[in-house]
Amino acid sequence: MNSRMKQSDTILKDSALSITSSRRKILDIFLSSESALAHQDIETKCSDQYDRVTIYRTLQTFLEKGIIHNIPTTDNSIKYALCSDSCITTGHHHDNHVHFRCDACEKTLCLDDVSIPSVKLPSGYSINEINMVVTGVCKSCRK
Amino acid sequence: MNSRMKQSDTILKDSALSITSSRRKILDIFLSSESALAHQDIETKCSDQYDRVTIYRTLQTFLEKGIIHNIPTTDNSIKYALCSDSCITTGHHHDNHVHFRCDACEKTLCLDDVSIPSVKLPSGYSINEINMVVTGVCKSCRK
DNA sequence: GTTGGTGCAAAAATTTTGCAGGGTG
DNA sequence: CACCCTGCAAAATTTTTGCACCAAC
Repeated sequence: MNSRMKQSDTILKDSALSITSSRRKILDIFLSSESALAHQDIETKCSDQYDRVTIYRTLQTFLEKGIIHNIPTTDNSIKYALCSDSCITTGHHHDNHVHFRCDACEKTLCLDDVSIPSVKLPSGYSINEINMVVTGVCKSCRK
Repeated sequence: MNSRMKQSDTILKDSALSITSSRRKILDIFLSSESALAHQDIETKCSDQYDRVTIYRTLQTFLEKGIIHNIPTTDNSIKYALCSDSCITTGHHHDNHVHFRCDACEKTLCLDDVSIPSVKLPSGYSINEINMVVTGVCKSCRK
């Protein structure tokens, strides 16, 4: 990969996606955001530059390619976040880190350094994926 | 509480809610379901006996009273499940059990016996609530 | 009888789908 | 130049809100 390439372009190339203006923009938004984003957030950050439908389709594409993952929420909003590098390259997606939702700033963060503790299920259950979402007050709001 | 009372009536009384036909019905549906239910599921099980709007409002009321809790999902459907007894009486809601979503039958179960392992967050974060959702194949589908 | 819950109607918001035109490789 | 992506239009679905009537206590 050409290291002078934009990071977003590299990611798109690696995922065998054609490089288009909207994909680049949306990817850049994720790259520069430290928190998970809802469809709505992306629309706002695009300053309505792109059609709502395009955003739906782009997020769908990114999900399928494993570029982003979605985070479970208890409200009905789906949040998306960039996958870590390892996650992108493996193709098959496994989030093994904890997600944190701050009740104060309402942001959802990926705590990449906090791995999900193992859990023992009753016999008969096979585990595919584990999600853990912690709510509380984040470091920034605590200050 | 009169022990000959319907269980649903007892729950409603304890939550200081007036007993109405729809509330009773919806509560009975939860009481007799072993898996978490989406709004849509409830509508179906009501055989369209009640207005869609009533179901929205009833679920909202139950949530506020702590009779049911909602379970995080990665799709946009919100799932609801009955709270355990302790949960109802305390008022303030804490789910400390794991939820399991089966990829085969697509049901979401409360694994009441599996408590969520503790997790250590970086300093500066305070924890309010923890949700853990495991996906895989459940006991019944495994057979 | 008063209060609060339900049903109906309608609006608002979200998500999906089809198709023609335009950009990417 | 062939194919895929985007934008626009429209439909379908989900959720919210207002109001008059009816049931619960």
